[in-house]
Amino acid sequence: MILNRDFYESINILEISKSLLGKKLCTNIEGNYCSGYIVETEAYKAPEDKASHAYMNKLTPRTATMFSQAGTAYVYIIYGTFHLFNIITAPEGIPHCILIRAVQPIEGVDIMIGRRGIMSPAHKLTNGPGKFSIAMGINKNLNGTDLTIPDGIWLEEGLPQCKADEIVIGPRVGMSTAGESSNWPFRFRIKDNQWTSKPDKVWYEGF
DNA sequence: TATGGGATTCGC
DNA sequence: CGAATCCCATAC
Repeated sequence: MILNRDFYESINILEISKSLLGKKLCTNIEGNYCSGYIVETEAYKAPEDKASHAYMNKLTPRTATMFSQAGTAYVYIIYGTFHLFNIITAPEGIPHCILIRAVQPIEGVDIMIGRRGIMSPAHKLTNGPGKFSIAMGINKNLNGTDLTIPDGIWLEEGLPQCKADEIVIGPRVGMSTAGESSNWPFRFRIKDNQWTSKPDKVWYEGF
């Protein structure tokens, strides 16, 4: 079952970030189908979040996508090389977005290996936001597309909802210039999952 | 038009 | 730990 717009429209971005764990992310790029379970997310809660591109509702050509309706893909390029995939949430006009940081491959593994150009170790195939974008064929062409339509990129129901004690919460990665919001506990991972990205200081478990 | 930095990754 | 690599936002 594909996730419909209702799933993304909540104003409570932290709840959606947790609900996304275990959901199935699917891509069909030029006829190549891949899928994987989402195992790590980070919330970016503009306008008050200094770490967000849309801090203080800043509107530029790049951030315009963030003000779109819930269930829209926001893909941007970092370090000139890596395409990072985000999901727009909240009612249209509120620039909430959730960065997907890692997935656990399900289908199309051979395609992912081919795109990444590595065979082993297997968990390094998709354990980072730049890595799984390469593996699943995600690129800037998908920026602004509708995730509720099963073409290009979309989400399906996937695994049962993670229980609170199966989720690890901590500060976000790469916060060098975000001031106070650097320490916000906006990073969510499935506990003990081997496919999550690099470890970090853990603040809470079981909440 | 010119410049500086970045929600990363990989190799040394 | 440092380079790669280039888009984007900002300043001029």
